Amino acid sequence: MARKKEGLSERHRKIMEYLTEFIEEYGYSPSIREIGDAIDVKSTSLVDYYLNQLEERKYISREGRISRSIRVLQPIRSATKALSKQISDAAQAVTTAVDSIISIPLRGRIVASTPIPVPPSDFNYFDSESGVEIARSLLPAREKINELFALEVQGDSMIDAMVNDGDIIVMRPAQQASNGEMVAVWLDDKDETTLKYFYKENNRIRLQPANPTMDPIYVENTNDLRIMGKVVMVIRQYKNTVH
Amino acid sequence: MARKKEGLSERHRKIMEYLTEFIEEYGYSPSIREIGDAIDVKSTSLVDYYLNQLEERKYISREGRISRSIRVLQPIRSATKALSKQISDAAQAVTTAVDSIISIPLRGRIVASTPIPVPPSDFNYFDSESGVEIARSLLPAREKINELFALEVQGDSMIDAMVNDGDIIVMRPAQQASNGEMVAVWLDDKDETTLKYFYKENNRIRLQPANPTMDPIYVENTNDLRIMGKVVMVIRQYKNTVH
DNA sequence: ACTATACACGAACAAGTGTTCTGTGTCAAG
DNA sequence: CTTGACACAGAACACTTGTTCGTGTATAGT
Repeated sequence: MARKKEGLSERHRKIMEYLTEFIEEYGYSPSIREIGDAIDVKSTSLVDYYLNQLEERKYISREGRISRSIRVLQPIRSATKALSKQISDAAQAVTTAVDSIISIPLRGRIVASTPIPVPPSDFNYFDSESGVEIARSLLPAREKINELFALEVQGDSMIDAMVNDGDIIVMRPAQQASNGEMVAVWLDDKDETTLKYFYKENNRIRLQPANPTMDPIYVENTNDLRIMGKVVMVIRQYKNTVH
Repeated sequence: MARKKEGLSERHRKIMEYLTEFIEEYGYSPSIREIGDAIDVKSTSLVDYYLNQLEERKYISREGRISRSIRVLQPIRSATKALSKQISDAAQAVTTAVDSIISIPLRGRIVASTPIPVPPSDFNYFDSESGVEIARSLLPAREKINELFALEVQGDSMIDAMVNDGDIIVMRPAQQASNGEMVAVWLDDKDETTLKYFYKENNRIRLQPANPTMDPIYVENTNDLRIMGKVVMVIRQYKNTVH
């Protein structure tokens, strides 16, 4: 039947979606390798291949040899996405009149003895809880702000992470981490949540406390550990200054 | 042309203009060299120099090491150009932003071994340094925001206050404190700055570390201790989230 | 006169990034 | 079965782009 012409494949669609979201969020387009990562394609050449097709079909345009020069010409509409996007847009518009401030939903408390209430990957949870307002300039500029959520720390069990009772931690959901990142992990054998710096070593994982005077934990079996998210920020407020 | 302070120079203005026009036109931001050509600057380093100034003053934001990642935050109004839409947008942004977000000047670093650079009560020190932007909703409602200043913690010497290297602490100058407040004090006999909870007891002052596992310090003679300010907030950022 | 600071150039460097080439496997048409 | 279009990986390459460093100049303040 030799058709290929008309329909965009799933890949094409995912690229377009990623493109629009990325540009919306950061104001500039992703690199080829970033696109590859996002749509799970290993080689830059293949991304280029798809990009050329999209360009040929006038979905995007790009400038030869210029970095991050992709423009979206025809916004693609996946019915579901469009809706959720509008909702989150609206939410964002309401809570943050300006782009310079964002409101991060406060999802609950984080306690050592129970798993943290990670939002379902279906985010868009936007709702009744209170939010923590943070200037965007305080966050890494690339941060995907609509994934972020905040938790209030309960109890003193995380002092080895330099985190105190009442502190607020801002995190981003994640299942994996890179070396050196501060993550919230659930340890199966200890039955607890903890905050540690993450380091993958040869056949084990080292969890290093932020407090330099304390010793690391080693986890030999990857299955004994579940990464719940990466810590983006910690905020401690001293309210009592009003007297 | 010897000028430095607040006002943007002609160069700054030209850069902002070029930036907004370019982005408007192409949908992505120009490279440093392109900016240099446009404003007649021969060296990339000088463009970088101006760009850093603009970033510090929150006119733009950009991503380290990422090509063409400049975003315009505050549209500049060149009397001639001013696009009417941008004006009203900007006007609105300014008015709403101004009271929901405040910029706290970053005065320097706080090190255990030296007194903190408390601003002279002559506040009007106003900037040239960079600021830490914080949503007003995170501060106690009665806080006198124009007295606040921020310091970046240097070194691990304050881990007993649950404060780490690189943390940012927001404080308000003060010479006295009430019980239970977190203060920055200079200890004459030890020759160091430290952060502790303040408690006045019968004939002495108890300085209690935030870390509940550590022991307090007692100061018998009030003159051996100088309160530099009250801690309002501590912020810890984890930058390394490069996905 | 001396110093500190802001402004400026240019070159070298390193990282980011797009392009190209070679090779592999799949699948449907001939 | 063979062929050829297609989807894909990987690596090498080359160009683009941001960063850093050494140097120089002018001006203001001491």
